[in-house]
Amino acid sequence: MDVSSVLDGLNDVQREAVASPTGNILVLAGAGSGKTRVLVHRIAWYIQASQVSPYGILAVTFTNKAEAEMRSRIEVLLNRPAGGMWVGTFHGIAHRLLRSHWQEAGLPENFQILDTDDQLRIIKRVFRAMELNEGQYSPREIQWFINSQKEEGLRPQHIDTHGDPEQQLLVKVYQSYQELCDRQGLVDFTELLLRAHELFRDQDKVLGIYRQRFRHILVDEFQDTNALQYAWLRLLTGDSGAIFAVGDDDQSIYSWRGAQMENMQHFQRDFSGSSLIRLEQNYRSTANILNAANTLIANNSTRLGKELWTDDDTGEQIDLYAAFNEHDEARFISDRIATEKIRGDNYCHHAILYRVGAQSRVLEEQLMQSGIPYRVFGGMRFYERAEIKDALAYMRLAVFYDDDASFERIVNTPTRGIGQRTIEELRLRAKQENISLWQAAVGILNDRSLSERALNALQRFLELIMNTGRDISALELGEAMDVVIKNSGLVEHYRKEKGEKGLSRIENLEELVTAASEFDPDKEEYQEVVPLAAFLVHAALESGENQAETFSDYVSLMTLHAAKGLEFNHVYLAGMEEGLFPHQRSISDVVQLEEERRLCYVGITRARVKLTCTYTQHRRMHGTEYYPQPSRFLGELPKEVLNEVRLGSNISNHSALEALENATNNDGGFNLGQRVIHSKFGEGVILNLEGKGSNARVQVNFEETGNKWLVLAYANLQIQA
DNA sequence: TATCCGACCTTTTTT
DNA sequence: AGGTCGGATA
Repeated sequence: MDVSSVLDGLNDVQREAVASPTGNILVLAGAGSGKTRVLVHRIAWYIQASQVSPYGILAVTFTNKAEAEMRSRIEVLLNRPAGGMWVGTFHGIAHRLLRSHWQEAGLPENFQILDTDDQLRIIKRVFRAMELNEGQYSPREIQWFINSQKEEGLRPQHIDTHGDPEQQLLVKVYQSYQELCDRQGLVDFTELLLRAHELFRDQDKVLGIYRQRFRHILVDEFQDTNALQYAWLRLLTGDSGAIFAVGDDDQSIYSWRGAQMENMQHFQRDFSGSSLIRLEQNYRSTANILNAANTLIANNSTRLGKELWTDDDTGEQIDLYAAFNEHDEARFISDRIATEKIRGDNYCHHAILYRVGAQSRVLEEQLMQSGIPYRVFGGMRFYERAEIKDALAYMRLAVFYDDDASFERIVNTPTRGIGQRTIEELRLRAKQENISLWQAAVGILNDRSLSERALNALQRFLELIMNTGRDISALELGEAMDVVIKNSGLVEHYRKEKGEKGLSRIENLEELVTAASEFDPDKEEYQEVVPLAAFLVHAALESGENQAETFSDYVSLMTLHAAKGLEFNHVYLAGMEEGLFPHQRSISDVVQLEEERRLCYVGITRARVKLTCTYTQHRRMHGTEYYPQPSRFLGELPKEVLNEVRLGSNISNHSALEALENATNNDGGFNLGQRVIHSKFGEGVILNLEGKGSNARVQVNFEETGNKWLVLAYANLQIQA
């Protein structure tokens, strides 16, 4: 077979990675170095040069988007569908395993997937039912606790509370939550991974099957793996398999959700005979941009080490603009985009990136005013929207009366006179008799054990659901969805909602009907018998990001996190300010600060030809005034690549470059994030530093009295130990 | 039972 | 500033 085409167009290092003998290989792939390319070519190499059957290949990604891209690129390269090969997200593959081996995994055959929102609802319910009022944890914190324990592979009985009552409380809620999920066959996202891991760990036979089958495992974005995913891969690979992992420790920005970039280091220790290959040639950015990125990231201490280089030109300098305030910042960026558009560079080549979602509003307002089309990425996803979840809950309940989660969700949406009292009654009865809420409702209707009014309302609800179930029993998915929505009364309900919001909800419901009719349940990863069940899994596992791809020309707005993996000719990094980026909450911790720096590295390396950084001298946020210092990350960029832009219209004589100088030599021994004590205001945290010498001022967030600006020379602040 | 008002909080996001 | 949540009120 002709294998040369698989290696065509690759550079030497890429070729080395693609054509390495089968074994454990870690590819340290810098931004824009062709990582997906290498991954895809490696698969083609296996199949075409090494005669590996696609059946023996497993390729794992994190997102549905990455999965789709990998699959389509493989098909283009091989010029045929990748039949028999498994390509999927960690969660998708875990789900597939659990569907096949539900018995060995200790699950009911028809287990349901809980999304984050469903999970939180259940935790709230469990938490309240336990009547543990003393706890100072919010349901959200408990959710976080449960998920992080699961990510560490820990069940309630494994957790050592050290006798700490707070910990014991958390473990107790975890336990009750898990018992409820087990009873009702509910599996949250992390549980998918945990069960899949336990399946491999405890069921030798099952593990044997997959070890035998998947001798060639490929993993994308390896730096984002958490402990569970790593352990699962380790089990699957064993000594017989070979793993080809691609990642970039410098782009690890998800530690806060369990990702462990140390897994990159552990790889070399845990996977025998592993080799490390560095992809450092960048095909995306100008030398100036790479220079900036390299210099910045060199400030981090925990790195495997890597330096990007390019054959490309030096390119333009990096522009730096010190805006007067956030409106000025938005105006500056939007003017720049308008100018570039006139020069012929379309809107779609521009992206405005920011640290927090709240920054988008001002930018949007300005773009709108300037008549520049834009699209904000991120935020609420299609299948996460309340109206969509409501409609799906109607659908689910109409088919599975005993689905308590759906029952609770829609029993009084739209409001139909079934209030807290009645629902409490149902829960009580369901619990006492160990039956579903639906059955409890039937029981109560028989006993007439509630007010006539409540009974009537309940009766009508049950009839509504039963009628809907009957109406749709013979229909196709799309038609069924349509009928469900019509019967539910959701459209009228949302029509009443004032303004734009209700309207878009109704549009979304229409879109859901379309999605249902276009849904193809025959894709091989859906092994369900019923198309409806397959559709519900689809709704739970795929957030629905890739719907409605418009082909118009627009500017992209998104957070730095959301920008990972993308590239644009022009990138604007807005809000390069201490306290915002690096974020306040990361400023006092070296480890977190290094992650912020990696985030900045990600941002810089998104730019192909031009990078523009902006910050403001004055920003209104959360209803308070801030006078931030320019981000330390700006100060870490090489001076020779920076070009300060000063506009005539900007009355202030503030110089960004001078401000950077000043920011780096803050005297007085005070730092951002430091805890201080004031004789009158008490304890607080430093939010902002400004000025030098006798003019030096600090903004302190006092626990008692809130934010205050103080002149250092008079404040007599003590640094708290 | 439904609705309204005020207290509270506020990073990043995928599955 | 803007959204969410829970308690008080109609």
